[in-house]
Amino acid sequence: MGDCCLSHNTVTVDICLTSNYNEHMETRDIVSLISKIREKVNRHIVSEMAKQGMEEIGTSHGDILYALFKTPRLTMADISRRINKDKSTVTALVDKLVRLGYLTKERDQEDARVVYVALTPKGSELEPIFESISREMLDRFYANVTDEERELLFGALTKIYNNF
Amino acid sequence: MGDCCLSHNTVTVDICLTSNYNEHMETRDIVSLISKIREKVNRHIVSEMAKQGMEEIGTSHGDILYALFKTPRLTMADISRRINKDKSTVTALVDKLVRLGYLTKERDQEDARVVYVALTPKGSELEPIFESISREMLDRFYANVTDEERELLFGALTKIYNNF
DNA sequence: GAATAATGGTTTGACGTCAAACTATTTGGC
DNA sequence: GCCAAATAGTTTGACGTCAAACCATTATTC
Repeated sequence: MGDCCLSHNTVTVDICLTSNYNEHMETRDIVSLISKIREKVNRHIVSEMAKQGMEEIGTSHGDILYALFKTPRLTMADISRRINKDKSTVTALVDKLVRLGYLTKERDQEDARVVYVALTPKGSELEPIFESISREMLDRFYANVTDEERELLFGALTKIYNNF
Repeated sequence: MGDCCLSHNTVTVDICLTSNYNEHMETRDIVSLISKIREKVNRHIVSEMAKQGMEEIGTSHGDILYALFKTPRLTMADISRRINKDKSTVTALVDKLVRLGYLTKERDQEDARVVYVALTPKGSELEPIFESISREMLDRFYANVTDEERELLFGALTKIYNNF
């Protein structure tokens, strides 16, 4: 009783549709835990980015920049696939990064439909900052988590991911 | 190489700031796995709700209804706390549910600042539907996951949650 | 080779979300 | 008792997000 979502191994199974339910500061079920961890991680990253001077961008912009650190020229569709966001969303996100001077857009010469996105020098300068933020975040994330736990976590989460 | 975020136990630590990075259909790190699971679960729930006639509402509305199934009268601030959303967000969400006929709002007589939210009969009718959707979702979620994994998952995720 | 389909991006409209400013009540200190 | 601080909700403005409609260009098909 008082649980969110699932009373393990008991008769009663409480209802919790979505992933954000919170009962007196306890986090009783995995679904909502997942949701809340994601939220905390995102907030943490945004605040770290703001500290480093990236006040105006959010995690999705970060995903795009990160993708371009790894692959310096991507089409809009590429980005959409990589960051798991609708193409119209990507249009908005990339346009903002262009406006801020981090990216450039350029139409392909062979196929006039496709647009290539690339980093500007100002955009490239962000890479080390991203790296340090990422490292700090991962250190914090995995603090107190043993390698065994990490492996099991990854395995179990992969299973769950594939259940949907 | 080609990893997102973390190459376990190796020298290179790839960068992945946010939680939605996707590399050729693989899900290589826990942070992005978490984010994607959350997304899939949410989509699944919304689509199940739509199937059951709840076309117009999303998971956050579901959280509010769920909270009211458990506690039939809540203030706006209660709801905000329970579903982890800003109070202004709650105003919008509750107003929509009122507009759809699922909830009522009523000012407290003793303290004219507070507003009580409660289910209408039409709202109460949703409870069994929610219960079945929730059960189905949890069955799917935990399919192939052993009790041990579940426990370890919960423990590890709790640790991670508390790291932020 | 012209009509049709497919593809890549953008636009538009709706919505959830937050933060900040605001309103209206209550509570506390003096 | 009155003024200041606290509290409960709402409003407003900005933004990320998606889906659907749309526009351009390239591929197909006959």
